[in-house]
Formats: sequence, C-alpha cells, structure tokens
Amino acid sequence: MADTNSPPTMKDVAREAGVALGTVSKVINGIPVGESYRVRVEEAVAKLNYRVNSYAKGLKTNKTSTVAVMVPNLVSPFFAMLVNSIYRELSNRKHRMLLFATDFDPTQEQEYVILAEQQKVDGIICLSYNPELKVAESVPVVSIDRYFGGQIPCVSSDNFGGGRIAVEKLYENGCRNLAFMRIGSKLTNEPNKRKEGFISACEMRNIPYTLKIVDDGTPYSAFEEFLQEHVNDGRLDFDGIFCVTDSLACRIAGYLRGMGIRVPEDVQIIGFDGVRRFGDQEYFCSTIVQPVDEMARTCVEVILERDMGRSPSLVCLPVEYAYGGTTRS
Amino acid sequence: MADTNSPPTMKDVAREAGVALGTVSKVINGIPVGESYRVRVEEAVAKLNYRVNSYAKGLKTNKTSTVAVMVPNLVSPFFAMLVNSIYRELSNRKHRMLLFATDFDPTQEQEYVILAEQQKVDGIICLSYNPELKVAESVPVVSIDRYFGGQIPCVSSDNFGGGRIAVEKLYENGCRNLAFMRIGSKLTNEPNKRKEGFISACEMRNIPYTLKIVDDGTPYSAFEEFLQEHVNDGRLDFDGIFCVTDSLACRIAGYLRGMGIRVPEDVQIIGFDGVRRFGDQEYFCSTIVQPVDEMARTCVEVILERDMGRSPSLVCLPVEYAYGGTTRS
DNA sequence: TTGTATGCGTTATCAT
DNA sequence: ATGATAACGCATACAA
Repeated sequence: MADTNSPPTMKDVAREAGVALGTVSKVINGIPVGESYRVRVEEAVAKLNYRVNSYAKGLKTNKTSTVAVMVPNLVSPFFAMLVNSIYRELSNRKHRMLLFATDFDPTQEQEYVILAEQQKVDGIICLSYNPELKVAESVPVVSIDRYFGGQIPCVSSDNFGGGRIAVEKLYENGCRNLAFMRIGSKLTNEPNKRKEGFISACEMRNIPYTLKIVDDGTPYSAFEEFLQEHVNDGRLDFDGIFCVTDSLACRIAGYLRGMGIRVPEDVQIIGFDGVRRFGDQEYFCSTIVQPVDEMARTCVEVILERDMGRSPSLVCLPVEYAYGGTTRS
Repeated sequence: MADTNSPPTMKDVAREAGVALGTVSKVINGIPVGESYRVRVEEAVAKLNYRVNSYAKGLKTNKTSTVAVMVPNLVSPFFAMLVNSIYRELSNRKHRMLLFATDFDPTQEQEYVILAEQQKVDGIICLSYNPELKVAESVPVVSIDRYFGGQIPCVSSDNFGGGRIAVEKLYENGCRNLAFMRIGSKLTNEPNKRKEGFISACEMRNIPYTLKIVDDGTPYSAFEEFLQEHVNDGRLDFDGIFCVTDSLACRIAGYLRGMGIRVPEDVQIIGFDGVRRFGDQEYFCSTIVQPVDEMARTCVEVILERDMGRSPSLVCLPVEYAYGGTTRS
C-alpha cells in the first residue's frame, strides 16, 4: 500500500475497491450503482477515510455551497444575533458560511466583495455601509437594511412601523412629550425610517416632540449635554424617549439615572433591535424587536432561490414591542 | 468578442492581452516579467474585470488560505468576542474564515470537522466540547480551553490564576466568607481550573468557602434556592462570591437584589470572561478579564506557523481583574 | 450498468 | 524571458 501522507483521492478509492473512477464518483453522489459495487466502494471509502475535495468539486461544478456574509463586526449583539441566525439557516440548507467583518469601512467592504467573488461563493449577504458597492453581475447579492436600487434585493425590518409602535406605546403609557435620539451615519438606509415613523405617529396624535440627531463619531457626551439642557427644577422636559438602538437607549438611561431622574418612573425609554443580555437573557431595555430569524431566513431564501422568478426588491418584515424594564410595564 | 456571461478566465486574459497563459499567471502572482508584457496583462485584467478563481488555485496549490473556526454559537458575548478577534488576526494575515457553530453538540462538531477537511482548510481553530474529536492528521488543529493531549496544541487563559486573583481581590476588599458558583459540562476542560485556583487561594489564606456546582441543564433556580438557604435574618452567609462566568455572576446578582441583598454593599461578586455591554461599553460586572486578543493571535500563529518546530502543547495566557460595579471600588 | 476520457482554471515544468 | 503542456481531483458525456 503506497500510503503517502497526503489525503486519499477518488483514484485511491477506485484502486482500493477495484472499480473504475466513475463508479466511485457515482456512489459518492448517490447515483444508483450495482449493489455489490456500492458496498465495495463504501468499504474502501471507510478504510481510507476518504473525503471529497470540495475544491476539485467546486471547480468542476461551478457551485461551492458557500455563501459570504459581510457585517461590520461580531461584537455588537445585533450583528452577532443576525449572523448567528443566518448561519443556522445556511447550515440547515447544507451551506457553508464565509464571514467578513468590515468595521464599517467602505473600502474594506469593496475588497471583501472581490475576495468573495474570487472564492466563487454562491451568493453574498451583506449589511453594507458603502452606497456604491460594486459587485459582479454573476454573483447574487442580498442587502440587509440598505436599499441599493432595483438590482439588489433588500431585506429589512419594518423600521417605519417600529417608530410608530414606539410612539403608540409611550402614549398609551401616559407619555405626552416625546424625544427621539439617534447617532449614526448620514447615509440613507432603512433604519432612518425609524425617525420617520416616530414623527409620523407624533404628528398624527398631536404629541409634541424633539429630535436629537448627531453624526457618527460625535461623542456621546453630546446626548448628556442635551439632556442637561432639558432639565428644569430637577424635572426632564420629556416623559418618553425613543432611541434608534438599544445600545443608545441604555446609554441614555444611564445618563438620566446619573442625573437623578428615574427610569421608568419619570421618563420611559424605548430602544430598537431587541437584543438580550448575554444573547439569551432579558432585554437590555424596553424595545422594538427586529425579527432576526425571519430576516435571516428571507436573506438565505433570496440568495439560494433567486433565479426562480425575479425576487422582490424590498422585503419589509414586521417588528413588535417588548417590555424590558425602561417603560411602565 | 465572445462575451458569454460567465466570468473571464486566465485564458481570456491571455487572448485579450495577446500573450501566453503562463505569462498571465506570472503577472498575477507577482513573478517578474517583461515590462511591456506586464502592462498589457494588467490592462486586459482591468478591462475584463478578471478575478482569479481560488478553487482552481486551491486545487492546484493545495493551499486555500482559509481557516475553519468552530465555536458553540455567536450570541454568547465571549464567543462573539473571540471569533471577532480571531477574524481580525486571520484577516491581517490575508486568510479567510469559514465559521461553524456547534451549539455545544459533539455530533455536530465531528461533522463540521469533516466538512472542514473536505474544504481543505489550512487549519481548524476550535472551542470544542467533544472530548474524543477525531481529525485527520493532515490538517493542523488548535484547541481553545480544552487540552486534548500532546498532539493538539491548546490555547487558554490562566484559569487557575484567575481563580486566585478573584479570591485575593475579594479578600483585599474585606470579604471573609466566600462562595464559588459554577454551571457547566462535567468534562475536564481548562475552565475547571477556575475552581481549583479559587480553592487554592482560599486555603492558603484560610478563608472559609462553599462550593455550589451544578451540571449543564440544571435550571438556574437551583442557585436561587441555594442562596435562599444561606440567608439568615436577611443576611447572606457569604460576603464574596466568585462565579465561573460573567453571565452567571449577573444572574446571581439579580437574584440577590431580588432578595433584598445589596450588591456590592452586602456581598461582592466577581465573574469571569470580561465581556462588555454591547461589546464595547462597560463590563457587566467586576470580572477576571480573559486576554481575548492574545488568545486569538496565539491560535492563529500556531495554526499558520506550526511546521517550524513543534509548537508548545499548552499555552496559558495571563488574565487580570477589572472593576465592574459588583465589588467595592 | 460500468468504464474511459475530457475538461473545469490554475500553477509549474519544461523547451524554446 | 516567454510559450506550450501536463497535472491537481472531480463530474460527466460517451463508449462499451
């Protein structure tokens, strides 16, 4: 037995089993073959511990069963949750996940798209901050939370509806003077609609509101100063605050408590995302929960089944409110 | 121009540039070639938007520049942090990351190892819960937090030292009656040494201590009941608790506060891991911080440079205490 | 039903 | 220095 230390190939299996190469291939791929042949091949496979070489297979078939997933990072719990769900979905469909973290850098995003193209992935699922991302025609792409125009389908949650729900909930809980707070890129992405929904609901109900919106990179102390400006005689001007993310909501709650203002007794706060402590414990704050599993499932479906009929260009999934301690039940 | 819609190959580039195939390959790989040839090839590459097919390359060279990373999930902040750091490290070294989530399931772990082998990855970095994981000789493996024996190098933080540091810190802060709490698999992995370190330090200082250790799958209410049993006249028997993870520490703190016992005034708590709210904000609790970046760097180094001299079989990296609100100061 | 031969896109070994 | 050609491991069309 010429047992070199390199992994066995189909040829080795064929020799071991005393059959032809094509027969081995058929057995491996579940194509019917004479019973006795099948058994002999299977024995040889087991004996040699044979593993099909996906690189050879991918080269031949032009299918890699691999999808690239591109997000800013993995430490933000929302991204982590999203990637986790996408992974599960891909795994269920027998696909591998090649992961790229962009750190919000448009240049890196473009480089990773090129890498993914080289890897001949079956598709790219991206949460991109590059408004002019270029990607080859030949590789399917689905975008999360950013609408690139008709060519690239976009999956997002109902950000507008979420903004409205937050206002409705705060109103229902007795709030009559609201504030919206946001920090983030100026790019026109879907999450911007959280603000639109907030405004729309406030105006419909005739609720006075204030917006505090700052660009990415602004120190968070800007929010603290803003809050201090709105405290008179130890009382905050607002009795309800809607924050663009749970992360911001928690920061705001911390500032307020530090200023001696009680949450939720004096002011109620609702965030957005629906992330949980340690991934599976309670919500960090009362929040508008994004349907992460459905978003992940939709992304994967669109990527893997896009050829059957043009897929919808923008799918918007429903959100819901969840109590997390920063509202009155 | 026969412009089929399939991506251009080297052959197309060669034809476009009017040179031979080998010349194109050399240009692509930075092998010196006549100036005029190089320019023509580069122009053709740009014009056709050519991308090297890594599957063909990988098949030929038997190197894929891809590393498989296997963790239980991505939503636990510690795993998320770890994967994030490993990703950065791989990315710096121009490697791709193929990610597998095992959900703590030994069967899935074994299947993923086979998948990774098929993918011909350059190595596998795993945080495994399968004590008898089988992996082909030909693919390098590094294990995190579990020592498999001499063949497979293991990277972990100084769990024993961390346990000692926790005790020292609690003692220094005035605690004189300690408890250790743990939930997790019975498997002998490195984190078990947190308990050993705790005991060792307690005995060295002659501090009375109690252990509350339950198996994976036990409901958390077991801890709550345990605590209730140790409350007399509204006072807890212990004045310091060391928990095996930050996650558990936060749960314990929650139970205690619910029972009217103040943290850190009545009892101080130290966790383990050093995870932060939203990945980048404050620590969840006072904690023993694992050197995640160093662990990631070490894993990647061991995987990518293992052939030069036998790599150490067990590397243990230093941890440190950090204040996070559940201790005094 | 089984075996043989060709080619996927690339690198590398040859002559030229 | 450059161009033709043989593998890499597999799937598949075709011949037996």
